[in-house]
Amino acid sequence: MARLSRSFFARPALVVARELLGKVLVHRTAGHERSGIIVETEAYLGERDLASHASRGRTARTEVMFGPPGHAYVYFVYGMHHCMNVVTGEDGTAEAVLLRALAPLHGIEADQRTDGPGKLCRVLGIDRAHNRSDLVRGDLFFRDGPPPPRGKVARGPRIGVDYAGAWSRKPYRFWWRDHACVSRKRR
DNA sequence: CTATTGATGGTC
DNA sequence: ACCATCAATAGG
Repeated sequence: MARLSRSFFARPALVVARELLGKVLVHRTAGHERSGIIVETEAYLGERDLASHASRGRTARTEVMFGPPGHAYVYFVYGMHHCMNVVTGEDGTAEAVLLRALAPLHGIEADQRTDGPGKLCRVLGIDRAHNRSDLVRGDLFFRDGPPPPRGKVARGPRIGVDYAGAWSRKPYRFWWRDHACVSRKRR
């Protein structure tokens, strides 16, 4: 299946977040390939979205979100986990989509959990070295894949953003309904 | 089953 | 001081 191109990402985060369900995230390293089907995402809408890191404006850390679509925004949280986002929308906007869970497809050990943004990065070997990388051209990229069947896309409030007031309750999280690789409490 | 807490370091 | 998390633990 073909790689996802720049134009896929150059659309609003809410559209990309929903359409990424069923797509495949691939990480190639030295003769080794790990991949999984995306089953849970969250959209972050840019500077006006109080739940987004971009809401405090352009900083060294958030700069990449203001740039062109199709690049990775990878950050380190809680002193131990990495989270990966895809920059979406037009150059100059700061929209992004957080990847929250995968269904293992290839190169992932059977006992590894992939239901959570930190675990997703751990399992695929994604860290800050991938921040700002070009997902259209690099060794970390997306392949096309079949979407969830009709009726299997669910949406609800985002996780872990209670500090964002009304924005924390907006239904910007998308997941593959009933999928075993979305955490029990969240599916 | 739910609720709580400790680990640990970058960012602003 | 706070945090787009997770695993371990304690309690019902």
